[in-house]
Amino acid sequence: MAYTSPGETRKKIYDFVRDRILGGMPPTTREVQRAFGFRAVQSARQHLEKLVVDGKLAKTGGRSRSYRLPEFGKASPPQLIAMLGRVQAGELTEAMEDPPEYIMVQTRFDGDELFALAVEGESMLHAGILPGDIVIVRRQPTANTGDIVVALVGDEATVKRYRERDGRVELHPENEAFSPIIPREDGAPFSLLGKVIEVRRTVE
Amino acid sequence: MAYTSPGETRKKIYDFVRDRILGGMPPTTREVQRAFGFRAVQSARQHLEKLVVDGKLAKTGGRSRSYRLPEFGKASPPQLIAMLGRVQAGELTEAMEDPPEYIMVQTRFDGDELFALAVEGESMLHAGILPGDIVIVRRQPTANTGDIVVALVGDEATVKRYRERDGRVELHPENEAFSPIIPREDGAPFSLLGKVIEVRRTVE
DNA sequence: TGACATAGCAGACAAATGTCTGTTTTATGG
DNA sequence: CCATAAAACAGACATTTGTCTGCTATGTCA
Repeated sequence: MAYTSPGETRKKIYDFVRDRILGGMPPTTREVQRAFGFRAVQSARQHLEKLVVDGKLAKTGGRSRSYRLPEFGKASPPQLIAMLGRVQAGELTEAMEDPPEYIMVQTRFDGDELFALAVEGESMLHAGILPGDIVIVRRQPTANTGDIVVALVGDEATVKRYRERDGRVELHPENEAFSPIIPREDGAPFSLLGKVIEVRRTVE
Repeated sequence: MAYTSPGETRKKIYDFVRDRILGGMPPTTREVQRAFGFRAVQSARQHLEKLVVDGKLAKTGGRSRSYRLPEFGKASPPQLIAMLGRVQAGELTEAMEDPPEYIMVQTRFDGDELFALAVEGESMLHAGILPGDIVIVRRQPTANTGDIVVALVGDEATVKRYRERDGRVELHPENEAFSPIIPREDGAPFSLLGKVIEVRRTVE
């Protein structure tokens, strides 16, 4: 292969490896070699190891396809969480669909119990939460004023903004067309399911 | 290894492989063998190939670490995409942060080029897109009326609703406080970067 | 009990893969 | 031009890995 100016091929190799990692299949040393037409494995290996030393890439071990993007090593591992569905007898159950649906999330709160829920209704419109949005919820029994929470009011799971006033819990919609819920006064069975930590919406 | 009832070990192997795939490092045949204490490679291999036949797993090729999760319905292969940042000289560049950030997405559009972008400004407020939200964009040169798109107008990347009227392209905000952009008339260099396919917001 | 499918074992081979030592060629800056 | 660092090459070795053929052991069910 023709000699290139210092750093030129290195950059291309980095891009190549990065794309492969992003595509889900990190290359082997020899795949890099072939992709760049090197006649020696060491040519590819030298570049790869240099990229590791420079902090551009990380290597998880001496095994095959073990080059990774460095920040991904530090970041919390991806986690599959279940999509919950309708409410039945006061308990959230998994959605009816036969193949249970999972959502992949990466959260810094590792070890917390998470679940996902499809939002119904427009009561949180002004908070940028639309019907059909998926909220990712961290299960917790309490909340702070200002948190967006998922609560079980009667048989229905609702997304609302949590507020404590005069020692009373209030659940506020973010839409003038809806009224706040004050659990004790309304008399409906109430329980806090958790706090919304992420909102997702698939467009079209 | 002790003999187990039919399907029992198979299920455990599936869970093991699934977790490894989700963790970003699909196992080799022999890694499965060791993980389950098989004394023969073939034992692991038989289970793996059976899982492929049953449609529980997929294999992309005869190379190492090539077992994958089959595409089930809409959400399948986890994919890391890069967070793009500010605009420089008419081209979107990777964010300034030295270690570029990545986001994990699962899309039914496999093979498409995706990128992510942090939204600035409140021009799409009424579409439920707030400042700080992350939009995930599929790179494409054209769009249909009604699509939410990311376009390069001058030096700035903007999120707007795309509309064609009388053969003219219009970019509409979803907030009365902002005005539509009509590229040709405004004279600013214009190019369509892609279509927004998902919106994400981390709460708190 | 016996047939049959599944689970598991043994051993092997070719190719793929990570790694190594040493040499040659080229770009670059003084 | 020369010294130096980087780029590329050559050849090799030990493992790892995918794959194969043939065999034994066990659970299931009629």
